[in-house]
Amino acid sequence: MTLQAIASRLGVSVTTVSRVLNGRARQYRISEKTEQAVLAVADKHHYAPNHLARSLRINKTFTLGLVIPDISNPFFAGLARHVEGEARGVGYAVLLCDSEENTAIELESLRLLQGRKVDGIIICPVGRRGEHLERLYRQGLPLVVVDRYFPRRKLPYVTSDNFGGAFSAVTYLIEKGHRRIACIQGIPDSASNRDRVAGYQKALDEHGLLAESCLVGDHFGERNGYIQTKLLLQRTVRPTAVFAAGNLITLGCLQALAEEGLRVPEDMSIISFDDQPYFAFLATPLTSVAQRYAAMGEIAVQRLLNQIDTANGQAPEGIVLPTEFRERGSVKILRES
Amino acid sequence: MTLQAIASRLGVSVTTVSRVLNGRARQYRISEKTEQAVLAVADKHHYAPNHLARSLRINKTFTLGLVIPDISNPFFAGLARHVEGEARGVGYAVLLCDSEENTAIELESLRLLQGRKVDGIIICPVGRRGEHLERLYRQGLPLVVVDRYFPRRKLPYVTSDNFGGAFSAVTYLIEKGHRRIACIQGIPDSASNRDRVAGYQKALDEHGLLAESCLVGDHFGERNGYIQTKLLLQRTVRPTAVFAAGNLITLGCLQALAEEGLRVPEDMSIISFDDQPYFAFLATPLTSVAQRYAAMGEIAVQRLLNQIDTANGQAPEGIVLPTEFRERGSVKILRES
DNA sequence: ATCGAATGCACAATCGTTTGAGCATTATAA
DNA sequence: TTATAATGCTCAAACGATTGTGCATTCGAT
Repeated sequence: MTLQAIASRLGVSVTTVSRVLNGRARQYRISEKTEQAVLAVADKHHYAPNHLARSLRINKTFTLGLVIPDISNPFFAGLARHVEGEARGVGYAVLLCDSEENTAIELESLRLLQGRKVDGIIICPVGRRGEHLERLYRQGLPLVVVDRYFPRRKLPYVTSDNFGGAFSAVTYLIEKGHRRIACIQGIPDSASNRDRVAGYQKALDEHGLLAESCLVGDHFGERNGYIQTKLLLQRTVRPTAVFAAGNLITLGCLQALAEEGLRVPEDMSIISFDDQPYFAFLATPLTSVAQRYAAMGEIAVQRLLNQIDTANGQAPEGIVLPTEFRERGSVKILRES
Repeated sequence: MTLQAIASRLGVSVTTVSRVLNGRARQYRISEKTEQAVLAVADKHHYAPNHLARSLRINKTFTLGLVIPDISNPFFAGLARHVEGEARGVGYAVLLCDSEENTAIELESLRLLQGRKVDGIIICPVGRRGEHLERLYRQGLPLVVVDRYFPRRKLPYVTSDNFGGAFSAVTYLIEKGHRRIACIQGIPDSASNRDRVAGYQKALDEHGLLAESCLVGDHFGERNGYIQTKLLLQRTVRPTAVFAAGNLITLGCLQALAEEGLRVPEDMSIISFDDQPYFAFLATPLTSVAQRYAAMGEIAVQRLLNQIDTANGQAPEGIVLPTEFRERGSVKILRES
């Protein structure tokens, strides 16, 4: 069912039908009678406008692109949920791209989204270089970077207080008497990871423990957590605590500990950056640093829509959301300070 | 950058440019010289075809719709990941819609996807009635139903062996000596839930325990698991085991048990339908019925592409994937049989 | 020299909308 | 009666691609 079809069925012009269906009948002086006739035929045949044609003509697709590194990571899934929900609420659809933590796929995805003329893109980028994103942004493509940002790039972003969250977590460990605290990091090239690591190091430094720093790992996946924990356990001097920079790292770490027959927190303390609902029900309820998923997703969409609606008027500032420290039972108290 | 722009820069026609860029230069006898010139200009200016215009013309969008009830449920997130990956591999993009387990939103999403002229839809439907889906399918819209299907509808689907998985799980409980086995179900209207419940009842029946049947709950969310467990615990005669019909139900159940100070499996045994990576690391590693995410997603996409490419030639059969019983430690042995 | 084929490209319609401008016809005012 | 205004619509271009058909020109063969 097209405008054409309705028009010829009624003996009126396509223009008239279009105007009626866009609610501009009054404005263009279409008679009440014609209007009703059009509406009747339209919903009798369940007319639905061809969005492609419409988008082509008005140069707007009401579609957003969402590029994330791994939708099966609960963090990104949670984010995606709120992004989609918020977008749908204001009449936008979401094209989902999973970059698999792979720069090439990310680039490919961005091209795909551009080709499909999305009105804007929300992206959790992979890689150290935000050059391509800044170029897109400068070219006028509305863009919001989420979670992982680029400090030196002029790009709007929204992220958690990674530094602060990590800092308070590690400070907590130190206050509980831990000295040898390992950090299993995620992707070194990502800002969120760098900030978490910086928070870790700052906390150590403030207590004169920087020499004890033990930074390992290179990925946010479960596998990295597993391998690095295994390696840590082989050291002659084992750490007494692990600060895991992401929820999947934590999971892999737990797996390795379980395999080695070690208990949390008796044999090893853990704090996880990024909380998950199930953390409270693990063998040992995990102490963690929680992020604000909902706020993150909603703010990202809002900022994107702002750019879309106001033709890029605002400065590309960053927004940093507070984290919440959730004390549970995965940290052994060596010595109360 | 449009075909027009390239064409006028070179003084050739749009047709010629189009043909060159589609690799049909030879076929339409474009000279080597012209071809090279076009290619040079095109990639100097990073020409990317306007997908909207192209889709409108060729009546194909290379885009799939994916409708799921809750992307933050790890089951659906896992599914989404494989669907997206498989789709991307063959040049398709994915429009994501989260129906929030809400029929109205599902309908709205389907309309949105149709309006955007997706080439096909993969959907985990909500609701008891698949009428609207069958109508779409009959109208020629390529469609694959995943996880939740409609027994009487002529619709292609792919799902897990919900009955078999549930049956073996509950049989296992019975063999371990349990008699009062509660089942916290998900959405009663969904086929996957019905089959799980049927498997539960069949297992009870085979051991003459149908009278002991205790079926509660009405949603796949965490909240339902929590509430129903709380209610179960208030009964004068408590069940000794719970069969939870989904991973979030299990989570809510654990939360309630923890709050009541009950331990798994000493005070209550649990088996979860749908396994999650973290299940192995819970306070008590959870015995569960695992589903094949990857296979499910990939098969769904393959079947959809088949429909798209072969103009709906095949019968709308269902595919049922086997489940895997993972015995861990959440079932107390009351009496070995 | 002439005919047929091969070569190299352009025309114009089409997909389904939106939209500024314009054109009859009728009603109102002077 | 005549100019003016209001009413109710239509025309046609445009968005950016794809595609069947057609039209010169050149080439080779006879």
